[in-house]
Amino acid sequence: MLDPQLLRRDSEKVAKQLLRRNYKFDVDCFTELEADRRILQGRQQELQTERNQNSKEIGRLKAAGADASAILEAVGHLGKELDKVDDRLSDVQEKLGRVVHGMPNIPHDSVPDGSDETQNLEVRRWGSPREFDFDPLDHVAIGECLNMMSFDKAAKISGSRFVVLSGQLCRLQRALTQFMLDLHTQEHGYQEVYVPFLVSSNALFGTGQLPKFEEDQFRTDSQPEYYLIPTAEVPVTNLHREEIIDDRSLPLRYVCHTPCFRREAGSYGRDTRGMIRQHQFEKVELVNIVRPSESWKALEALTNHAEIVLQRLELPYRVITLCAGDLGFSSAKTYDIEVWLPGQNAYREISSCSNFMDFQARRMQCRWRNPESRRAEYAHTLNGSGLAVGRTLVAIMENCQNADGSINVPSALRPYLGGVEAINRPS
RNA sequence: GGAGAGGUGGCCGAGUGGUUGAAGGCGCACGCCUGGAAAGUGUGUAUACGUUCAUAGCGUAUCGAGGGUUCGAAUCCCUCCCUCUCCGCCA
Repeated sequence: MLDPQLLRRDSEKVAKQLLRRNYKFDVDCFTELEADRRILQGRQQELQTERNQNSKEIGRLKAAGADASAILEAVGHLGKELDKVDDRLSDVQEKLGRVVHGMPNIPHDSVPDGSDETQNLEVRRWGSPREFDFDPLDHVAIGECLNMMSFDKAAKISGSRFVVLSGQLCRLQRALTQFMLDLHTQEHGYQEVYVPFLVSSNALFGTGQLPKFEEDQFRTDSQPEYYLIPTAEVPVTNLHREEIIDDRSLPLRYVCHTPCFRREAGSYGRDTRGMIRQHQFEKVELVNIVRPSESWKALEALTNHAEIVLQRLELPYRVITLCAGDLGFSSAKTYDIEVWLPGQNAYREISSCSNFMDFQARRMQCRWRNPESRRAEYAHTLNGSGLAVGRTLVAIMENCQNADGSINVPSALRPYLGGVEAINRPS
């Protein structure tokens, strides 16, 4: 959510900035609603003042044992008029809420122009794609040859966009998770947390998935209703909703492993083959809550923490800055990390690191006590995948494959697999 | 699932219809005291919106959420949510 003050004072400037991400902010409609709100609220307050004064007078008279019937009668008509004004005001406020809650974050000045993913900007590359002396397979072929990956079995149980893994491939995925958690907790100073996978709509509103992206979520029909988390970002960032955080405990840095559930509505034709785009996948997520003055530095550090996972696994990748048009709803700036996938002959997203500034914090009322101003101010929130475990598994399978269909285990991972150096088809 | 208790400011905790935005305490900030610190002591200490040059003053709203009764609700009534205790069940 954007600062309402900013929206009122600088609406034209905001509209211009939002246009960069293809969002049309209807300034006229907004200013009109704001004008209505102001008038109605003024009228409401007048009436309330009148009522309060009269009520106090009645109290005084009754306490003194005097007759208050005259004032009682005089104040009687106020109620109905107040009701009318209340109704009109809440109607206007609801409309304003819909506008404001549906507005995306403003792209940071350092975010390049561009309307879609083709105009994202490459920042740096690490490693170089391996030269194969055979035709590399994609992870689906490798997994099926190993007899450890089945989309047919998953389809029988659940339908499309699910996978069943077995044997050493499961262990590899588990090892990856463990490796990432250990790296971030032991070397990068993150605190591990375990959180609910079912959350309330409030939590999703806080991080910005609701109300706009309802159709991307899985929702239970229980009472109360829950949503399956699309990312650990939701429960972890909301850990501090409606709090005023002590300055001394900042910055907060959490790492959390969860499954993630996504409807993938609107991506029917995309990545239908393989594990790239599933309804359920594992992810290790990094979340920062920081002082506003530190969030840009924190974004660079967070991105670097995610990159180190790939470096340790010796997987080539590149980092790109999303252009304004490709930015997520809540984000002011996002770096995507893309890993090289020989099976697709392309770099594919494996992590997305964003600075949301105070956008999420305002939605969830997450503040910190600024010792300088002594006031409660909105904190800045950030998050990034560190990494998407399923896609990392895919990357290892495709990058570390051998001509005989086996997979070499990256040395950083071997301690987590009991020293196993390669995964072979069981005889 | 059954029975009971409760949700009040950064925290704890008073308050059952009328100057209560809310006593008291803790914490925090600033001052005094001190060689320095602790203790002591004084003052201050929510958020949003409106008005405004103003983070000054004033007004309005907010005591889990929503609705109702009333001239007036933290206080009474209804619905929902949440927390705790006991019993049952269960990994």
